[in-house]
Amino acid sequence: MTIPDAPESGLAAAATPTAIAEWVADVLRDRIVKGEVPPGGRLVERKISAELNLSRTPVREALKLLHNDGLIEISRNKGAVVTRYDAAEALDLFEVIAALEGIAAGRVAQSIGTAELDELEELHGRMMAFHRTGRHAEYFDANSAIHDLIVERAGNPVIQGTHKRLIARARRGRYLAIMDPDRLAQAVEEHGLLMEALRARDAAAAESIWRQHLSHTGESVAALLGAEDGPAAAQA
Amino acid sequence: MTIPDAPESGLAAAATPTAIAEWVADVLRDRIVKGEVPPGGRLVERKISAELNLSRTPVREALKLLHNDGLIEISRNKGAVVTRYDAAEALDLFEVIAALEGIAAGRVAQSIGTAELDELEELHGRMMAFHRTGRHAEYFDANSAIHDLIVERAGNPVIQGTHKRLIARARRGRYLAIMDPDRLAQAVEEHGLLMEALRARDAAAAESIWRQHLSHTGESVAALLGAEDGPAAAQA
DNA sequence: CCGGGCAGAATGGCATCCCAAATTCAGGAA
DNA sequence: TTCCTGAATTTGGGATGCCATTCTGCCCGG
Repeated sequence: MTIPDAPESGLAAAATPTAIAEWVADVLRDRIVKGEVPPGGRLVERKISAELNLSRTPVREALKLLHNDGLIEISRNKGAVVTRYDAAEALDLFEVIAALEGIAAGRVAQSIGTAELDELEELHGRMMAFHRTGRHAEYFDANSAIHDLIVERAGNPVIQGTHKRLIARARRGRYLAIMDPDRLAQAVEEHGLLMEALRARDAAAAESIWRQHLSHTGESVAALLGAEDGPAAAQA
Repeated sequence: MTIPDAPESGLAAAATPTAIAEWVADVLRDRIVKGEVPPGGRLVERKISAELNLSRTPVREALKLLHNDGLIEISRNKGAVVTRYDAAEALDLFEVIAALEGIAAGRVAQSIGTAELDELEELHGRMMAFHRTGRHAEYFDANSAIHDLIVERAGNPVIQGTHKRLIARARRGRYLAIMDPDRLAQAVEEHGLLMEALRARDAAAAESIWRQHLSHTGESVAALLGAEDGPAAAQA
């Protein structure tokens, strides 16, 4: 099963106070996002601590972290259970994410300087290049980087924190986000529109465009989830 | 110092798995909100567990809860420290809260039935009555109830959960929310406008009105915080 | 009088043990 | 065969002890 890396290896252990718990949370989160632990699957404290050679304490803490990310439910005597992720959930999540990123885009348009705009232009250009050459993985990374940068540059820590939490949940559907060409083209166009709004410092337009962009993404993800949730809900 | 009520008293102890930790969190949250523990004040695990006659485990858990509510920062060897709450923080918080409640209001307007509308009308009427008779405490409660009901009725658990978390932080300034008469009148008017939009099932209007309403509230709170943050930051 | 360093205290993180509740499963009665 | 019962197992919550780190304050040298 190959544990990614021991928590004490390297020297990152002392970085944060609860570095170990966070490392455990990362490991488990990864398994959940990648579907190694399916929805409904159980995460038992004692099993995990044995596997990772740790005591239950940090594992327990990690499970709490995942719980408040909304990834698991913790029930007594049953272990933590991975929550479902279906079309309705995706729509609910992206409705909020759309609002958050929309605000962020508006704020960025309002206060952006030439340096920040250049940074975004550069990132946008790179993304477009990846798009044209069909490098989907790189396209996707650049895309995510743009979204994250906008949220960061909005300068509202509350938005950033909330966004991070929700994205962690929403990313669960990402591995199946092989969007259809139509949606991809639409997304690219929407990114272009945002850049225009940013260049024009048009906050209202930026907010509106970006919020719609995220709404569309949500609908797209929901459609994919709905499609494969319908026939077969259970899996190995 | 009078501990509100022992966690094992009554029988609510077995309600939730982590009932004790949540009770501890409530106690501490209350102290923070009421300012008994000022920003920068320290919350030491061992002190609290001694005071509450508990072991450190649930106290520790409670502190994590407060941490992800954004009320405290936890640092090694220094205890948990109450985070600051100033005008900028309030504006950041209410920017997001405004967006969330705005969406919620829009969704409610979209899908509201006569029964739900009646419930809101009744609550609104009661709030107006309290307003006219100058019963500020009851007015405030009814007001909060309306806000919560709208968020709940929007039917999006993500909105509800996110809102709850942020409100916990925003409420820190509430004890000083003795708003000036002008703002009060404006707030009342905005509530009236929302009811109109709901009656008309006008989602766009409801969203816009409610988002602005919350923005104004945020600005009002920020003004109060800014005013008293200036001269004297420290207190007993 | 002031600054550096050392010893003790303070403090959160981790490990470990015990407990209560719930789940599970075997065995027996109908 | 089916269903009920009860005992063993499973599992998370709580208590306690130890450890590493850091903070505090005192003492000594300059």
